[in-house]
Amino acid sequence: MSATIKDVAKLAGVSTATVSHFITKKRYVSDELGQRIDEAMKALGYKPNTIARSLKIKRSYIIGVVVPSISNPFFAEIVEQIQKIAGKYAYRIMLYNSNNDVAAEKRIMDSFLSAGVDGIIDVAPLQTQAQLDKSCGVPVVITDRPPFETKANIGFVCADNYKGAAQVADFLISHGYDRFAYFAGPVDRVPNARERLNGFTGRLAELGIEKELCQVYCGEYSFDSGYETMQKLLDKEDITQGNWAVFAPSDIMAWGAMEAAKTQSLKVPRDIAIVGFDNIFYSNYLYPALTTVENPTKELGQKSVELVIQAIDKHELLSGRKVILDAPLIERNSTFLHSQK
Amino acid sequence: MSATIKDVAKLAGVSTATVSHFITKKRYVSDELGQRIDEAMKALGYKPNTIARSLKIKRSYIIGVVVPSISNPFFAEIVEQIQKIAGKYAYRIMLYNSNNDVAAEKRIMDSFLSAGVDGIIDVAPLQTQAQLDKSCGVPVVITDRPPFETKANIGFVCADNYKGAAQVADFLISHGYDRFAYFAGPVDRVPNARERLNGFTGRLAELGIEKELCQVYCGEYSFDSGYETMQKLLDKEDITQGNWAVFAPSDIMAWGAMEAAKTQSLKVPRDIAIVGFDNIFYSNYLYPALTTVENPTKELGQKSVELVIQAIDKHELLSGRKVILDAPLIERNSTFLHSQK
DNA sequence: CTGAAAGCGCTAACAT
DNA sequence: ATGTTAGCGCTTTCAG
Repeated sequence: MSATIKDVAKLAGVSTATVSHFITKKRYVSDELGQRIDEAMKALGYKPNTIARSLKIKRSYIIGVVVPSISNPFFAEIVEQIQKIAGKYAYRIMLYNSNNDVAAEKRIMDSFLSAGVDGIIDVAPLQTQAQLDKSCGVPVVITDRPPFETKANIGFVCADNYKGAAQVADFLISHGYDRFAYFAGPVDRVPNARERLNGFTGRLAELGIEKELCQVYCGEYSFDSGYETMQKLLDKEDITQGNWAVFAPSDIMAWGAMEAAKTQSLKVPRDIAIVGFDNIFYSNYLYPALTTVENPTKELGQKSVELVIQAIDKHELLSGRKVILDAPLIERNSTFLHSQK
Repeated sequence: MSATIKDVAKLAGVSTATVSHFITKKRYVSDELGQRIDEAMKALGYKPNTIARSLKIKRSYIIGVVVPSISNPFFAEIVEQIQKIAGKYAYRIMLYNSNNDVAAEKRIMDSFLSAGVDGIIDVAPLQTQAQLDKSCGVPVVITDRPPFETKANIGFVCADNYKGAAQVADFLISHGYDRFAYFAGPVDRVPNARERLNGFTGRLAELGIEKELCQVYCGEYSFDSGYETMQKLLDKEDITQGNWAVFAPSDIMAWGAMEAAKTQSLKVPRDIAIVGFDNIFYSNYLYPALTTVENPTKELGQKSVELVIQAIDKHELLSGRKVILDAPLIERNSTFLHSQK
């Protein structure tokens, strides 16, 4: 059994109040007593019991973080940043994978509340707006999902997915592409996926491209889904007719698509162009390097923690605060100017 | 302020003991009272306060997990598995990145102890044996690092790094390679790095290969380090003389090495072969697909949690328990038979 | 400047 | 079968 504040107090010959105040620096303690307390703590190897402290002050200094899948580098990058910044503010994080399971996501939220977290960061949540909207007592920040109006204590941090996707349409058109496939994410469940879909097809329409020229396939934001969807496309379409470009709005999915194309001896971008979304670290080192849209993980993570912590520390309500970040296009080698063909 | 067990008891017209027992199912509660308690809980939106519970029972059901870097897919895969299995046993995890900083790693351990975790999984720790060896009150499992003898409550889960690396020597020799570069990890700080180095160079020696034929470079287990080290090698050596193979004992590092080779218009494996270590998911999709050694993340994660939880739940001492996993070679396209040249 | 003591929300003897 | 209550380790008001 490890030493408690009582043991320290006794050994130092002072009251527990004094020890507590000495540790938290909340009131002056004379040098002499401080000295004795210090020695006593060292002698006993005393470690303050955060649980007892939390119970008393009703603050755990823990932020709950849910992500769909930590093994997806996009989320891993966000989590890494959250952890880093949270540490600077002396907060810890409790991490959960929802595995893209809505029920799991809800259980996790409850578990967080029970665990007494001071705030929650929900990355790319699958829950419906109504589910998210009911306030849960602690501030929550929703990351990487388009904001909605709410009176609840919820903030949003997100890149501009609509614009991000729309600019891809501009880019592809101006580079001479005239046949398109859009590998939609889970449009039914993930609002971001809709946003991107609308951005891309909407802009295409504005540019006067007929609907039939852009095939839309629904899948998941995963390597495997990208792989399979590309196979479907190639089964169905004769890629040699026209200048084809595939927009797979997740780098990991685009990577899968690229691999599928390779197995059919297709060259990217010679035979077919591929564009991703997220700009994860590795996209720059694929073969060919992936043209993509930056989804700024560092800022996403940083803003998210800052928002929750601000809400926690200053008792500010987040109610609908939004941070919308830029999502610029990153041009690399998986697309090129067709006029150079 | 959310409802407490007292509120529930009052509303249901029972004692707090009954509510507590009803929740934990530790003693029989009549159907009628159970019914009323259930209703009261729902009406109040009651969520048990885990912190208070932990304080009382001296168990948090939290496992602390430290990894060098969560954005490294190898560690992400391990963490994902740890989280998954821990969940099955109703344990939560508290995650920390040490960023390859020994001081941070030690702070984190202390922080875990203060936070009252029931056990710790330390993945690829940088601390010295002596630092790790002093028991800290809770069971700790050290993952992905060779075991050492200890009386402390420490268990080990690790792949056979020596053999894993040694078989690469066998493989390369039998495939006709005759010039080698070994991109060592941080040999000074990471025991695994030493293990692999010894495995590779040791076997080479056993096979009668002269020392001068294998260059050893020290670096880090990172993409950038692989990249830079390859540049150094190419600056120094004329790769066209002999059949060169590079062993970068971390896939991420091997990937970096591969990219550096490409920038010099070198073809892998035609001009130079590359072998990695870890077999992360993405290695199969590099160009060319990476020949590597399997470092079984799933098993590593799973065994680690199972070991800690066993120690926690059954009060068994781990003292030196070891789980050593196989590290088989995965042959892909970044190496080939030179006789076919 | 320091100490005594109440109480955070829960569990588990002990009592009935 | 259920209730009463002490106490987990800490913070903080109130008193001195």
